[in-house]
Amino acid sequence: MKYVFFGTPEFAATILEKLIDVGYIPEAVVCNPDEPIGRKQILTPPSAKIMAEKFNISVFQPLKLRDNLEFFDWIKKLKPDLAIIAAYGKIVPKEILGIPIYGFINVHGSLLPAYRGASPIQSTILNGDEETGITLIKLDEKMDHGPVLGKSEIRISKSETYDTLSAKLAEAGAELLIKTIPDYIAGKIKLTEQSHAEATYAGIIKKEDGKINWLKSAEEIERMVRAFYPWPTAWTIWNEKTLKILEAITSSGDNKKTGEVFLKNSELAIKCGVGVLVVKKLQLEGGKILTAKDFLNGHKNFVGNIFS
RNA sequence: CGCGGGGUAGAGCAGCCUGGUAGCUCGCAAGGCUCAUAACCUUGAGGUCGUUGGUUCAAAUCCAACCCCCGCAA
Repeated sequence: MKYVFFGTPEFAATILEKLIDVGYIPEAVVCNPDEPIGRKQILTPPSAKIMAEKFNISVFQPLKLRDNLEFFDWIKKLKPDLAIIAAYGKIVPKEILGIPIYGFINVHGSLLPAYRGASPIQSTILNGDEETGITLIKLDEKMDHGPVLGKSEIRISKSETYDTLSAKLAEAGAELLIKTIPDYIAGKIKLTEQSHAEATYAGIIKKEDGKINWLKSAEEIERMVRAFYPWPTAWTIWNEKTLKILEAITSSGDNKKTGEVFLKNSELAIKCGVGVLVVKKLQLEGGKILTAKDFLNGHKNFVGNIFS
């Protein structure tokens, strides 16, 4: 079976690696172009490209797919039987969707039709769900809308961050693909239409989404901390500097003002709209990641501050 | 040349502007208190102040270059 793999970040790279491991070697990998990363603006290849090159698989990095004749001709000439797409980062135009005989199989990080869109993993943590999963769908022209080939469920632990959940979902996605592809090709899989009326959407995450509103409950804020780790992180402003909260737990309420910083059993605590957030790790703009204890050693005036 | 913060005892920070051989909190060690303690009290060990050079009678502090860490932006 001849297939092409579409995917860009770590999530895609993990799936790609697993597929290769069991002998599903793609004809080519298509991912987003290299991007300038970090302070030095060094042009850095995406994870999927690095993985592909490790196995000497050719890589294509088109700037766009729509109206890209060169790319269109290339894939048409290649005549793949199938395409697998995971966190690619671009919409695949209708003309291209029809090229592989078996279409495009998309690995999506939620139990569709919940959380269609760009941030299913963050959204499920934010909402405090106890369970999420992977859904394989056959791509159609609408976003995350196609019929379902299979699902795999995963429990969300209380300390799950975007990072850890993303890794688990990638693993689960790869396993599900490996199990499903042969049956699908053999025509043994019945495609199931999604119940579109129940669809929910998760938009792209912006830096600003991580800004903490201290009127919210400690539970909500604690979920933000996990959902937005490591980016954009849950953050607030202190002394005109960004203060990232990287790890925290919730605690019961105290008779304090909303947003007030205090010591609870000598731990760094912040009163929220409802309940208390006990901060474990944080990072001030320009500084390193510190434990709450270290941070307090050097910032005595932090206790007593009131966040808005 | 994208913008900015920082490198001072094991850790986190102050001191730098207005030069005169370093201080705070924690940790560590010893002793004490206590039925006991991660609590409290006392004492102590531990620092070429990122590197190199310059100015000066004198540099953590002023000047120059370089190295390293970090935030933003992408």
